[in-house]
Amino acid sequence: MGLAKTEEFTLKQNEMALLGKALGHPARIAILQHLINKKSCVCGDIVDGLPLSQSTVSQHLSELKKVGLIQGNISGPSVCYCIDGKAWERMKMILGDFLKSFEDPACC
Amino acid sequence: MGLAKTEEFTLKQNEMALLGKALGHPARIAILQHLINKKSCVCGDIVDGLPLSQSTVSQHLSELKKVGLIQGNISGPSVCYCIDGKAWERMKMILGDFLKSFEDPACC
DNA sequence: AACCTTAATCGTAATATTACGATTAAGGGG
DNA sequence: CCCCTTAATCGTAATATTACGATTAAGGTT
Repeated sequence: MGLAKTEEFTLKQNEMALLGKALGHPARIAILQHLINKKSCVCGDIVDGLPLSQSTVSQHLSELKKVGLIQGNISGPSVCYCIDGKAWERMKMILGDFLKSFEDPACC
Repeated sequence: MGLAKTEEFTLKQNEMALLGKALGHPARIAILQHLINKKSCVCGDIVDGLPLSQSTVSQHLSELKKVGLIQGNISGPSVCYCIDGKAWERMKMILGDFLKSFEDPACC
């Protein structure tokens, strides 16, 4: 049906999945990397650095905003985006713990 | 258009995005968690542990297989799935490095 | 006020994802 | 050999995602 059965899973599983989904497109990875190395965080510069149209980049930005990973501060006519440190720390913890939770025991 | 412009991004960005996408559904998170805690790794047990039909679970398993995170060993009439340790280590490194690459400087 | 820049939103189209039931294929048991 | 179990695949439907051009809205500038 194309509608994920989120209500059947735990809050944590859904949170992890939302974070994974947010990282699930190269453009969003590129945007986050750009903000991390922040040569600048003005929306226009992000658009210039990507091979996508302004509207498409805006959509990716709003997806990242939706999961809280970034926030935008209006600055005159333009908008300055930056990573939300608290949300990043939470993601780091949640995904980091998950990544660390597997120790190779070779089951079969 | 619904077709991600992957060729415009770096290999690493695409690899990260594919990993993110693989983690981008609660059912796949649940499957991986189950394999990690492996009370067992037989496909049927995974299906039993999820609120989804056999065919849907099979699709999620094949997505995880597609990115190499799991592998299936046929065992009689059933299939025993397990996490691919090497692929997991790579994911841990790639995503881990990315998660560590941000240090909160509060840009704006 | 008229205008320019900037970025969000709208409208639309193509493709992908999610889900399920039904069917198929393959192995084991009688 | 025929059946049963198991899991992959097929067929299909609903919804989501990705992308772009066009439009809108908001802030500055002249």
